[in-house]
Amino acid sequence: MARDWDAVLRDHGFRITPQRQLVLEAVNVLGHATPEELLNEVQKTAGAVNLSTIYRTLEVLEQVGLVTHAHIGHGAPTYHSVEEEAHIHLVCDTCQAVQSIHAESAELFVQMLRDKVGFETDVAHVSVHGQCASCVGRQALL
Amino acid sequence: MARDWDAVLRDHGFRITPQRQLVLEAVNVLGHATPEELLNEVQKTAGAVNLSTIYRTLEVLEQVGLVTHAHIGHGAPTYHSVEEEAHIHLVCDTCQAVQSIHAESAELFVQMLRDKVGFETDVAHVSVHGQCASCVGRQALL
DNA sequence: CTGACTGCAAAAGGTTTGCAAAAAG
DNA sequence: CTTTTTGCAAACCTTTTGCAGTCAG
Repeated sequence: MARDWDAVLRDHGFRITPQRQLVLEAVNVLGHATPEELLNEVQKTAGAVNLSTIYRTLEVLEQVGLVTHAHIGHGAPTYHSVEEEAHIHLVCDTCQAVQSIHAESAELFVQMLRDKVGFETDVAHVSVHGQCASCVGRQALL
Repeated sequence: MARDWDAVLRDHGFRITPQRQLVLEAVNVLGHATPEELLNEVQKTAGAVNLSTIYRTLEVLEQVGLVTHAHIGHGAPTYHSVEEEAHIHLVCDTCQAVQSIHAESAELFVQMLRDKVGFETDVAHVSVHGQCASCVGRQALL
């Protein structure tokens, strides 16, 4: 799995550095993570790595297609491995819980956007806000 | 249309203030607007209004259901009138353009989320990231 | 009058940038 | 050896908060 990430970078004219390797590993390990969380993870191994390096590295990794990010809440974005199965985030605006559903569930929707307006959806990057089942239930009682 | 917004506020135990009226009007006039843009609009009439008041006011207006917000790009959220027709934002991650589609287009998708996981989608608050038709076309040439 | 609301200034995230030193190829 | 990349510190932008004065009810 962690095969040719270095080739991908090199092919795009980027250099291979320990920082880039560590950030990529951290993204893979954490699954969903903010830049700050990635920093913490990376610093377990290399304490001297700086937050700005995390940001610059994520930008590069995303550019070459090794990671993606999504905006989940109001705060920091979260980064995902592209090796992970594509998924869509359902964000509960009441309790802030985030649940993921398989990207295929949105197959029809994505197809509709393509047919109707020629829009190519980045499934991993879709945030659906609303209320989760438990909050809907809780509210029904009032 | 600008009927009983004051009654709505009062019913929720909030007071009626010029600032609240102005912010609500600004949201209705601008359609899509960030807090900063709303401040500018409001200050055309009342120059002394403060940005923090905009934020606090939007929080109140949203709480009572007079406005909604969505996260469009990486930056500031944009606020919408609830009188506006519900729509979904398609955000192009390449050229940053934002296009809106009618909420009904997502009817099936919303229904699927309700059936499958009991999630009640806030349609106005959904951001779909990806590439718009023109950027897809442009990229195909390379 | 009394509590809610506002303006102001300061603090608190989160992200970006300039620059000199360090490292990759 | 040349160019990219990094660490550090400072700047930046957006949003939040504490507080004292003001205003709505």
